[in-house]
Amino acid sequence: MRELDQLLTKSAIQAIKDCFGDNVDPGIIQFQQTRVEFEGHRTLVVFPLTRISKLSPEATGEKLGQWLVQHEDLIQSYQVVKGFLNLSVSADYWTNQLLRASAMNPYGFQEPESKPLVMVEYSSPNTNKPLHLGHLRNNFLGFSVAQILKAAGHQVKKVQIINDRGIHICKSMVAWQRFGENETPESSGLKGDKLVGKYYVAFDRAYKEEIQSLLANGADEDTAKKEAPLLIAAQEMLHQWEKGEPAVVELWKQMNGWVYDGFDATYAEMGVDFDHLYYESNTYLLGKDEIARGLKKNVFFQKDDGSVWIDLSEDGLDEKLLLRKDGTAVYMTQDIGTAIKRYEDFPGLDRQIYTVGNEQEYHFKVLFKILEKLGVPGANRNFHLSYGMVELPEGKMKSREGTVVDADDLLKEMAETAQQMAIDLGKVEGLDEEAIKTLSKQVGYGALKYFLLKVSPTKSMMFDPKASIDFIGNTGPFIQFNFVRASSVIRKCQEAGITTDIGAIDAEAWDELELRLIQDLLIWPETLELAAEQYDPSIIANHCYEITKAYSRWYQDHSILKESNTSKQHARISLTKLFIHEIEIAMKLLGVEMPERM
RNA sequence: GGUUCCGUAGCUCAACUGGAUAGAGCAUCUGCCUUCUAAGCAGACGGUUUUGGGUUCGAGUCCCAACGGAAUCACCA
Repeated sequence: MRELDQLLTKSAIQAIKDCFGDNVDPGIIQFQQTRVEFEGHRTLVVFPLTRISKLSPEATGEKLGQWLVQHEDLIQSYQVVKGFLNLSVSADYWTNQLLRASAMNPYGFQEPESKPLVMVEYSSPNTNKPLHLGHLRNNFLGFSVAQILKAAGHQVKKVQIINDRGIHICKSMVAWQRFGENETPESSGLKGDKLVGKYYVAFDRAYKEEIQSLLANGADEDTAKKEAPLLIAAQEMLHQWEKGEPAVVELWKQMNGWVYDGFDATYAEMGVDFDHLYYESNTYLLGKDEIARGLKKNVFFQKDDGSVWIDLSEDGLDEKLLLRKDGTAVYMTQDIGTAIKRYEDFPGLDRQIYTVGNEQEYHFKVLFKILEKLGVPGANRNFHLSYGMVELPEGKMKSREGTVVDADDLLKEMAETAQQMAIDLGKVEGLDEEAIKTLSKQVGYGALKYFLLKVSPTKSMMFDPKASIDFIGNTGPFIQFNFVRASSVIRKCQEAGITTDIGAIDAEAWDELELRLIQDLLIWPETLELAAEQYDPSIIANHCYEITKAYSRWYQDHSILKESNTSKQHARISLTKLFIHEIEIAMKLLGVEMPERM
């Protein structure tokens, strides 16, 4: 489509020169898709040209239209509506483009690894509790963006940093020691992450009881919170861990091991994976050297008490602490160290994309600014893939109030709903149990992924657990259904001995609706490019819905098997095949699989 | 209070980055299965794009102000 617009722009410039005698800047030529209610395919916006033509918009369009039809073979006819010149492009052109697109596999993808290496970080969970709905949005987003960047020609590394150390995991450890009675995933039948999460909750409950009794004994709230024996025990455990106390490290390894088994199972269900893992226990000491170096270069400064800071007030940000007065690291210190380490780990790394909630926008602004000031090349290309919170009708998810939507539970529920629906609709006849399970997951998970990815990442979104996710309308299953239906037609053609390898198409065979549909399909390469540039899977989701809706409408009254005119039949087969191909590769970028039947 | 993001149909979201009469889905009504899969299609209903100014041929989109919501402004991670 861009190619077409470039051709048309060239012609338009020539037309303006011939008609009005002026050379114009290509920037003023503006093409867009003609709205469906009007005749034509591409529309030239003529308002900006009236200054040159010194005519009314209508007269300007009229003149240019005449010139273009006369001099440009591509253009068959034109219509002027107000300040818009609608051009009808020849069916030959669309036919050729369709054939060209069909010959590419996958259509619209750039040469693999033709663009620089980028790193996409996502998930990055704490190891003290199971994954929840927020993680689902995070993982699907990050994974999808990684896929999109790959398709756009980038070399991509998918990573996560596992927050495996700190007071939070120590809380679970303390509680397990106190109340666990050596319970294991095996003995309890609980998934490892669920088991550890259970003790995190147990800690919190016991901790609160301790506070209550301290308060009852006359302590004030602050001291009660700080001096509850359980909290002291957890802090002590963290110290011992940092000293490398073998028993503590052993317990820590064991409990984290359980959590990893649990996470791995969830990731496998979600269909996401990673190329490389970072552990906070390995990276939390990083960054101090960088602080020292920055101090020498006067990027940072030291206060009288010995703490190290950076002053970003000139950049519209505040002063930010980088090293405590006792010389220990803060979160930012680690992140600086880890970011720099990654450039070392992956030579040629062009940029890092961090999939992290929008509550950390300020943090990443500061981080990128610091990296820039430290002289890290390309630091300003790094990107915080910031996404909005998933909100429940009653507000935010709060673990204390038990409103957290568990990832495993939701996935399971989606598959079950999909299965029930398939049974109700009579779609499972002749399928064995294994096939029903596969189908239910494809459809149920597809619905969930599409639901979470179709809204722009930056927006916070609403999720109502009671009103379950739809399977009809603008949904993943709607798209899957049309894929399946179209695939089935092609299969039946083959069974009937109708050739589905279309080498040539008669341009006369198309009707206007079909030329529209071809156009919609041909925007794909630019859609993909845009999604990659903006790190935004929702652009792809919306495209999938648009073409599917258009195809579904067309499908309704354009039969293929019963079409007696062979050139029409061939044309429709080629159109259907491109649709199938495009929808499959596009949805795959969202992590959504296509079922064989449904 | 400062900064950032957001406010579009009863609900959930779009709008090709300034273009034509602001579009979909859900919900509510009406039609369409003897016809390649009805998880579908066609139609109806639903809007002063929070409000008020401004910029221009043209504003949901850009600027200013107000109102409302969210995040952040930690020697937490």
